[in-house]
Amino acid sequence: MPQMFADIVLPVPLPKLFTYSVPEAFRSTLAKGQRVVVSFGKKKLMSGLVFGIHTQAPEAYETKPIQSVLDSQAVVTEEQLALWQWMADYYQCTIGEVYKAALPSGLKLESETRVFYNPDFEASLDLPERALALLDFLSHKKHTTIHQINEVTGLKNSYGLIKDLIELQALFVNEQLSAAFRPKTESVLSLHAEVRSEEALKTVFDQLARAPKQLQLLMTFLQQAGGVEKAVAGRLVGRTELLAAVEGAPNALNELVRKHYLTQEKREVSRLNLEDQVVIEKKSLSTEQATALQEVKNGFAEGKPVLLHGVTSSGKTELYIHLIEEVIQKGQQALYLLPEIALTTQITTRLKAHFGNDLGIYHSRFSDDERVEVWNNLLSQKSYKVILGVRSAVFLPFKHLKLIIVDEEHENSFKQYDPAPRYHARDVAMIMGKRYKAQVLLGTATPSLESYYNAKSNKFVLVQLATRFEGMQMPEIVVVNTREAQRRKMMQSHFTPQLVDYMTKALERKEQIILFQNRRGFAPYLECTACGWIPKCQHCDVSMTYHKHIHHLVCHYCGYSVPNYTTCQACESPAMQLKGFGTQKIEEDIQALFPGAGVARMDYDTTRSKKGYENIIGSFEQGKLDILVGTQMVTKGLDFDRVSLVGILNADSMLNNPDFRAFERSFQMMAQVSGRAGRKNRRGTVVLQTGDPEHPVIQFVRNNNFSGFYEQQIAEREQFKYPPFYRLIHLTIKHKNRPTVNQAANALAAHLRAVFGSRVLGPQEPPVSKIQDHHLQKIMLKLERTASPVKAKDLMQDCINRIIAHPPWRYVVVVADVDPL
DNA sequence: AGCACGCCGACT
DNA sequence: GTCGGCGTGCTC
Repeated sequence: MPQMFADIVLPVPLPKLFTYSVPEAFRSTLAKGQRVVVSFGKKKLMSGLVFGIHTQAPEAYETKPIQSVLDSQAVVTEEQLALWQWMADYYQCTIGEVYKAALPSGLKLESETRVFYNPDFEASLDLPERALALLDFLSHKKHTTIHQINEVTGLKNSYGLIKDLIELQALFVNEQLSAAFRPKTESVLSLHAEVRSEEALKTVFDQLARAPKQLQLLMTFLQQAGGVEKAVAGRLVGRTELLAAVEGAPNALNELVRKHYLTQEKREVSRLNLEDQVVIEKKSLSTEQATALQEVKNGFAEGKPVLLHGVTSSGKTELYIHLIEEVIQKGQQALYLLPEIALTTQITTRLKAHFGNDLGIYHSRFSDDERVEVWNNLLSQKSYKVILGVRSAVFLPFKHLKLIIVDEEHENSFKQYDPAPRYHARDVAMIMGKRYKAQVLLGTATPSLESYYNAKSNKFVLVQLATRFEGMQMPEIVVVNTREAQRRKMMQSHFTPQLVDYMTKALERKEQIILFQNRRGFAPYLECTACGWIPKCQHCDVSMTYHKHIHHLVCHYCGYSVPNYTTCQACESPAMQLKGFGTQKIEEDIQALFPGAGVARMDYDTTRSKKGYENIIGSFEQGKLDILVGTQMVTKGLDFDRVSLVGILNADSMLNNPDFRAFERSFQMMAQVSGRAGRKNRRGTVVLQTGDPEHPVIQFVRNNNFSGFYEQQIAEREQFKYPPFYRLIHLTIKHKNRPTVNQAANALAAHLRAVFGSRVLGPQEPPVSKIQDHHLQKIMLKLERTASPVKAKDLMQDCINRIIAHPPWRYVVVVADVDPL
C-alpha cells in the first residue's frame, strides 16, 4: 500500500499548506474538512484542517505524522474550502488566516506546554537556588504551565532553567490541547424507576408524611412535570427550576434522591434559546410591497442579484421574510446578513417570532461556545433554515443555501479591516451566490455607489420601493446655517436657535428627539492653552483621547493609557484644557438647556456592554427618555414610533474628509438619520446644521434626491479612476525604523511602477503615520476592473519579495488591502 | 505569527 | 558570572 499524505491548513500566516503523513489507522476514514491534531514547530500541538489527501511524498523534507483525527465527519464542507481559497486569493492573504477567522475558537485547539514534577527525583543541594525553589513549588502542584513558572520565579525567560532540570530528569513536560468546546449540561430529575406508578407513589406519600419539606418538594416536582401521569411516564424536570420553586430545598432533594424516589442525571442542553416559540403569521403586503416582491423574483429568475432600493420604513424586512419563507418551504437555507450595529433585539425578536427555532443567530456578542453550537447545528440533520448574522456568518457551513440577503448593503462594517482576511461580506456573498447557486438580494435605503452602478449597468436588477408604509411621509429637512448663527453670536454651545426652538416644541408635544454627532470631533482630547501641546501616544501618531470615567488618556489605536495630565509636559503650564466635543459634552449641554428632559447618550462608551446598549434602546422605546444623543449608532435599524425630530449637529466635519468616499458617506449618513424621523400620523422634521448650506451634498439630502447625487458622484469616480470603475489595492509598508520604511516604500513603488506603470500612486505617509511603534507608508494601486486580481497579486508579490530580499529591508512588512474602504 | 536558540551588553 | 534583550531562522 502506498504512503498517504494530507495537506493541512494551519492557523498561521504562512502562505502554504503543510504536508503530514497519514498513519495507517486513519487512512480509510480521513476526509477533507476534518480537523486533525498535528505537531507544528518544535513541539507545539495544533488543530488543523484537512485540505487535500494524496500519495505524493514531498521530496524536500521528512513529513511528521498526523497525531489524531478530531472529527468523524467533516466540520468544513468542500464548498467552504473552495470559498476560503477564493478569499485567500482575492484578498491576498493565506488560507491559514481565513481558517483562523472562520472557525469559532472553540473548534480551533492549540496546545500549551505542561510541566510536571518527577516525584522520584532526589534533589541534591548543589542545585542552584532558583532550581530548588522551582522544584519545591512544583512538588506541591500536579502540573503547571511555563507561563506560570515565569510568574512564580520572576524570570522573564525560564526556558534555560527548565531545560536544565529536564536534562536532570527532575521535570518532564508534555503538550496538552487546551479544552475546546464543552457542551453545557444541566441536572435534571425524574421519578425513580422503582416508584413509577400511581400505587408506588401513594406509598411514597405515606412514607413522607413526617417529612413535610420532602413531601412539598415531591408535590412541586409532580406539578412541574405536568401531573402524575407524565411524571410516571418519565418526564424530566430541571433541578434549578425545582429548587427555585421551593425554599430550602437542596437537603430535601438530596434525601429524595438518596431514598430512590427521584433520579438525578446530567443532560446536555443548548445554550441557544430553544423554547417553543409562537410563530407569528407574516403580515400581508401592501400593493407596493407585493409589486416589489414580484420584481425581486423576476430578477432572481433572470439569474441576477437584485438591489432593493427602498426608503426607510418602506417595509423591506417584510419582503425579506416572505422570500425567506419560500426558501424554507422548499427545504432550503437562507442567510440574512446585517451589519453588527444593526443587529438589534428589535430585528432578532421580529425574526424569531416568524421563524421560531428555524432561526439561528450568529453574532459577535455571542460567546464562543454559542457560536460553536450554531456551527454544529448547521452540520447536523436538524439544521437551521435561516441564519441571521454579521459578516463572519459567511464562513458558516451551509448545505442548501439558496438565498442570501445583505441588508444595509452600503454599510462599511461589512468590510473587515484588521486582521486578514480583509474581506467584504457583501462581495463574498456575491461569490457565494455563484458557488451555491443562491439568489442574492442587497437591500438599503442608500445604496453604495458600487451596487447602484452595478444595477444601472444591468449586472444587478434594480427594484425600487419609494413609499413609506401606512402613508408615512418623508420628513421635512430644514437646513440651518451655523456660520450665520455664529456670526450673530446666537449659538448656544452646539445648538442653533432654530434647533433649540424645534426641540422645545417637540418636547412640549411629548415627542422624542434624536441628535446625531458624527465620530470626528467625537473624541475629546487635552490641549495646553499656553503652548498648544497636545498629549500624543508614545507608540502611535495620534492624540490621546480623554476618558472621563477612568480619568485617563487612552490611545484608540494601541490601547496605551496614561493618567490625565494636570500640567503641560512641554511648557509645564497648568492650563490644560479639554478640547473637541463628544456626545458626552452634548449630553451635558442639553441637560443645561432642557433641565426637565430625559437624556441618554449612545456611543462607544455607553454601549460597550451588551446590556448597556439594550437598556438605552429599551428605555427610549418605552418613552422613559426624551432625547437620545449618539454617533453613527443612532442611525442604524432603530424604529422608534415617537421620534418626530432628528438633529444633525454638524454636517461639515463629514463632508470635509479628504477621502474620495467622503460625500458618499455623508449622504448615506444624513439620509439614514433623517429616516429616523417621522411617525405614523405626523410628518417628521430633520434639522441639519451646516456652515455651508449650498453644498451640493446638502442639497441632494434636503431634496431626498439619491439619483441626482449618484449621477454627480459616479461621473467623478469615472473621471478620477475610482471604484466602481477601478479596483483599488492599498499596500501598507511597516517597519520600526522610519527611514527604513521610507526607503523600502520608495523602492517598492519603483518596482511596482516598472510593472503597473501609472496605476501606482505613492508612496505617501498616511494620516496616522505610526501605529504601535511601526512607521507606515502607503502605496495605492488603481487597477482596471478587467484585470485579474490574482494575477496582480502574483506580480505584486514578486515586487514585494524583491524588496524583502534586500538585507536592510528584510523585516519590512507589506500588507495588502483589496477593495479598501 | 510564534517560538527557540544564540550572541552581547549591563548588572550583582 | 548571570539575566534578559533582541536579532535570526524555522515551521511539513
